[in-house]
Amino acid sequence: MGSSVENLQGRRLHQNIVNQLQARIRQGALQHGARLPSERVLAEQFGVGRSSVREAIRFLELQGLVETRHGSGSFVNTQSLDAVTALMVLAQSRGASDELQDIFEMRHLLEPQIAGLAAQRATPEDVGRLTAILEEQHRQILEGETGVDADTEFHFALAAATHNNPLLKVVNAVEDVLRRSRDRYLQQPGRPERSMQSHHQILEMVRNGDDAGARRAMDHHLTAVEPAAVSDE
Amino acid sequence: MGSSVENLQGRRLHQNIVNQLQARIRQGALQHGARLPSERVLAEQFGVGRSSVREAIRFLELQGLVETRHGSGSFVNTQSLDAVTALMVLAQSRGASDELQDIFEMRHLLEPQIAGLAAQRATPEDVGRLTAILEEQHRQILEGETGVDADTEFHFALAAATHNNPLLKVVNAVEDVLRRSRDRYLQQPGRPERSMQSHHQILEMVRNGDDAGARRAMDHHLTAVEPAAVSDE
DNA sequence: AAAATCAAACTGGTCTGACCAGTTAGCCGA
DNA sequence: TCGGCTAACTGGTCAGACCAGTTTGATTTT
Repeated sequence: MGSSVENLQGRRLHQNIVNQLQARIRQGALQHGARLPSERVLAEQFGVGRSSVREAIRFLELQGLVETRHGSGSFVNTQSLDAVTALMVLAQSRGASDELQDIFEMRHLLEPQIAGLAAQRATPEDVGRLTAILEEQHRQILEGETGVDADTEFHFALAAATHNNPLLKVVNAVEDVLRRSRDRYLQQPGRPERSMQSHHQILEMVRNGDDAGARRAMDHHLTAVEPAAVSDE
Repeated sequence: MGSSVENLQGRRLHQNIVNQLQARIRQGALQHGARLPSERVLAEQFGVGRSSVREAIRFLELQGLVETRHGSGSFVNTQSLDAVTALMVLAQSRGASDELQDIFEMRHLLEPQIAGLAAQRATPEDVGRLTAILEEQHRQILEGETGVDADTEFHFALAAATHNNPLLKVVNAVEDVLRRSRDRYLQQPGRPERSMQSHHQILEMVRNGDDAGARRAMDHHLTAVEPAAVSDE
């Protein structure tokens, strides 16, 4: 069972342990509810100190993949919302691009609804934040950049304006996965400007509290973006 | 400078440190680019061991609020995308809204869309599976049970009929959270039967490939279930 | 005087071993 | 058979040591 951890390329030790455990979880070797070996045992298995194992477990715990109970152990949890989103991001970064289409679809289901909710609920602060993000996007585009980050942030801030935290988490994961494809999409000339214009329309609807309009505007925005971005590399 | 950390309510030590540092960042005492005091100094300031400080910093690092460089220190980063989202979530969670309610809301956004998608995509096998689940639910109700499991499974199977894996996982997490409240709801006399009837309507729409109808039926189903289930205990 | 050099004195990264604090399970006595 | 208690787990924390990069400034060299 060669699972010792070499300190390759100066990467932090615990990161390697995290990767190994994530892999075991993803592959089903550690299923939902399973208890991890104790910290002391893991340390011995990986040939590292206990502190490194602890940092790794803390990492997994923050991702929601593991739940630690003082005195009894650390247990795998693949069903919590946090875990699901973490695994989504993980699967994606492994190059499983079949799911990209699915995630786009999910976004298409979710975000128009979110825009509608946001239109009903956005506070002046929310609107202010969205406006600031659009200005930033504008600035970035003027400087010849694509404005991906501002683009991503806009969708995130819109979700935040629903004041629904679990929803925010899901959107965060979805947007995270889609950032790369979005970047590719925005490389095409004229795209960044058009994206920003759609954002403006959405924001206008939100500002007016027009939830049906916001839903429509977001739907239109996504439909315009969708097919081009899913192109394979 | 009274910033010692008491171990209140058995919370983990590092969590308190995280909170204090997050507060300093939020309030601007630690601005973008600032270097945190060294781990040894922080440990002394907070009156804890260095390992606890390290776990706290690891937490902040995962949130993207801090960037650690071996040999030189940990630096505040409030401009990365992750940091922005983390700060937003922080500001958000000051309101500490009811998570169950939020989950319900998310479900209400998501599931009608899912029903619609399922109506477009369900294979004969999917329909068969859904039918079997309804029969099982029928059987359980006849025996005087609430049929929660079959109820949950129906929603799950419907999501499966979209053939969208990430979507399925999210629904799984959501349904998992809601199972308890659903159980409570189904305790009320007459509810199990009514729930099953809505399911039948949804299935009928799916079988006919009527996506708009399926959306409507699910929306109706959820609206009927929603208020009662969120009642406090 | 300016530039290159190099050696402390920082910084985080890791290991060890100790002890505290919950949990679990099995043993033993009532 | 049923409590109750202990012993052997589990994670949580601490202290101190040492390794590994970085920074800095004094020293040497040009």
